[in-house]
Amino acid sequence: MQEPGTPVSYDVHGVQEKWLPVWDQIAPFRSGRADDPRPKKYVLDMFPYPSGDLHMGHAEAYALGDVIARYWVQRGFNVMHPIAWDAFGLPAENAAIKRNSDPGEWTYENIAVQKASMRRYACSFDWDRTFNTCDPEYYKWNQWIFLQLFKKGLAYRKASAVNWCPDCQTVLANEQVVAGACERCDTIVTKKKLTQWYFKITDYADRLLDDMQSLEGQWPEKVLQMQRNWIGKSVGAEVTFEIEGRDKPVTIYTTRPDTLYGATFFVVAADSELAAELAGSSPVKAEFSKYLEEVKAISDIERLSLERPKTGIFLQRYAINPVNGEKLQIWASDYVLSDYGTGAIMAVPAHDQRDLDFAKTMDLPIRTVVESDLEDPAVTGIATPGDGKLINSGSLNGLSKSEAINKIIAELKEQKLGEAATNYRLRDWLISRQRYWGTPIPIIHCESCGEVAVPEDQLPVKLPSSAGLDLKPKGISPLAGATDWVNVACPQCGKPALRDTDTMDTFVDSSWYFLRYVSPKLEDRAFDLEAVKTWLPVDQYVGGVTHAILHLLYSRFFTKVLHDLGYLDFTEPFARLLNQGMVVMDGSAMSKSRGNLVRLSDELNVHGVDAIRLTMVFAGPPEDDVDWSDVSPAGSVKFLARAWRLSGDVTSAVGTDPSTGDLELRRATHKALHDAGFAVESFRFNVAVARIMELVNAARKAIDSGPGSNDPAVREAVEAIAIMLSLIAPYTAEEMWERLGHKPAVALAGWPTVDPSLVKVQSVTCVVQVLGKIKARLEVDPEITDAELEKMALADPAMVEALAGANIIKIITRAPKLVNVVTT
RNA sequence: GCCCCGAUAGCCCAAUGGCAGAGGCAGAGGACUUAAAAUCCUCCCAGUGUGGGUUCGACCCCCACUCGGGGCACCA
Repeated sequence: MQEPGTPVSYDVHGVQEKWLPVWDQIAPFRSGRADDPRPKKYVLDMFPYPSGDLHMGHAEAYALGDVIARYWVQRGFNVMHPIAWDAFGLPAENAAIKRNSDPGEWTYENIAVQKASMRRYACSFDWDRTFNTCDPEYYKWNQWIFLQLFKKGLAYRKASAVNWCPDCQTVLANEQVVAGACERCDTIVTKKKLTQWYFKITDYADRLLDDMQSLEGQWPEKVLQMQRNWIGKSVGAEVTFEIEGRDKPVTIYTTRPDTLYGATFFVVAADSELAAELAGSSPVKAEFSKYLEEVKAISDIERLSLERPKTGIFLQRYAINPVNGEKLQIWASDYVLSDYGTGAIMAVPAHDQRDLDFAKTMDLPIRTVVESDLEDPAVTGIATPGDGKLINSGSLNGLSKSEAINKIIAELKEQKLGEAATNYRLRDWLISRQRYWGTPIPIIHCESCGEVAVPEDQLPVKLPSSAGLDLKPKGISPLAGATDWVNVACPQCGKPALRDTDTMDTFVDSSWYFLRYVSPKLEDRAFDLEAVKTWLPVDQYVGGVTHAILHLLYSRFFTKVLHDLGYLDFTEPFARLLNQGMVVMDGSAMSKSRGNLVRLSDELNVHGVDAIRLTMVFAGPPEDDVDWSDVSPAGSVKFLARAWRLSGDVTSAVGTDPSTGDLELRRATHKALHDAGFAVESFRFNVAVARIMELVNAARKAIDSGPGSNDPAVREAVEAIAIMLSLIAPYTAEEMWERLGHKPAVALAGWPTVDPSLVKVQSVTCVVQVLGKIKARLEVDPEITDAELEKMALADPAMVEALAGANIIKIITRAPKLVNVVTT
């Protein structure tokens, strides 16, 4: 039982119940009223996939995003901080198959659960701007964008060997294959020859690469690096080789045209058409077919193994080296990839390790054409890849690598035998999926007209009801079973035609959702052009590094395409990016199977929302992983209660002028406001928390053993604490604000103006050293000059003693912090 | 194999090239209490992964290495 008169203890759950309905009323984070005079800022969290309730990862990401959004609101900005749901995708479909129900049912249930959790988690989202990508009102615009790309020739269909997940029974983009396995289910990915839709992202490879310069310093270097890697630009030359007994020559790609004289054989990708053709008229045709079968049977996993010995087959055909007329054996091998460059290479074993391995295995000649200090590759088995003087290379002899490259390219060009060329690792984006729960591709296949775009006024092409459809994966889209839906009249000739039955990769949905927020309910356009001009590009994007390549690259691509189509006046969607780390447990990622799963709902029930948010923010730098076994949510509760108690101790009246208050505490308050603000702006949220903690300690001390609870400076300090805490612990902050005599919402109280004269340091401790060893400390004015300081230091008794009889060579003075005397 | 990031107290983490410690966790002691919890106060603990270098001065810059994490990888 509480004794009457004893202070009530801080009730973490009570404050949540108390303030939620009040905030619903005030809606402090509604953005974008036309008459809002505040400057604008767009703070964006990556939207969630509604796979269930929110988990610890969401809790971290949204806590960090919220600090940023709430900070800018306090700083007087009109912040748009929206949320929506990335609601198409396989988990819903798999759940529907299991439960024999509709994927939408499962999806919307989860969205409702997540939405309620976000509200309770006190995310400062603008709830007027939500949408779900699985709503026809949204995916209509996926289809519209698809059609714009189609018209521009940026969406096209081609047949090729694609990544196929036997478990998901659908194709995958290159980006969704991780180490030869399906990103989602870890099944080994196989190859399958299919006709599929692609977006021509390769047309934008150079711009995707070059425009990253403008993101330098604004995005994590790691992400930029990963994108550069993924695009994989390489500069070299294409060289044409005549083939004996073939009319047309063959072009190869090389980054080292300078080593052309070192080519001793020629290799074509085993699975290329060229290989089949060359083998077709050679005596080894049967042998080649057998080899090709073997190659196809090898999974990507095996291909990735570095130890695997080189294999191949001599096709009994010859290529002619254009620079010296040498006959080069043509081999077929799987170490040359059919879909990179031209699928054929000149092999220079002395200076390329892979070629050397092959030459050693097949006993082919090796000729050194670049001089080096290293031992002969033919002997050591180690290729010499570096720079050096060219030898055995005709007109190139004596030149350096770069000189030789320039010269040979010029010579080849003159003789129309080759030219400079660029290649990319990036492939076009395969967007077809053979599954139900996605955006239907708005194309009609007509026997006479071919691929016909669904007229824009007929959008959206709505998904047919899943009732009666077999959603089980079987390699063709479930939509093919919706007979009534599939059979339509051709929009061009009116003859019977068929709808495309594939759905789009869900990464299409997320490649432009940040544009939809500006006008989420707009019916006749994907986004309002004026509103886009107002809000975009996104000022601050927050999300996990897991999307460093896929989502961010695709979004950048879409932005550039929409820019080129005249809809956007910018070319990069996200001005600044913050990647938060993961929440792990005992050093490893949480998972049910590992038995180290921490449930967010449990943590919230025990410690309350504020303490969990604080724990996430305080754990360390945001980009580092949070190990839940290293942090102390209980400690966070203690701190919040400590801060809360301060609000009950303030005895001065609301509106008390702080200027007559205790100077020391006032300085601490203004320093904290200054430093915490700076820390937030530089994403050092953990440091910002530390500054708040310091001020809490200082206020406690002032009340207990300083000027006392009635000092105006105490009120000023505690109000500042409430406002700073409102970024991180909104319930506690609101409760403090009320106890201090204010009306809600503290979120809109505004960041107090920092008084520069209070932040200015009054005196500085100057360290006085001899040979780097501290001999004395001086309290000096921060404005002191070097000369004054030096004089003061040398006059100090300790220095006089230390320097007695010493030979002074030099005095280094860095006012106001240091004097260092160098002696012999 | 190539590229990127990191290493500071028992633990998580701070420190414009200038006194290694802001904050927290854990621990110890004390005050309050009949007692405990809660609260408040005080204290303990490293010389910055290793080896060099630059500098009057290095956690910070440079080189080499060790360990840990991540990305790319038969891309010619």
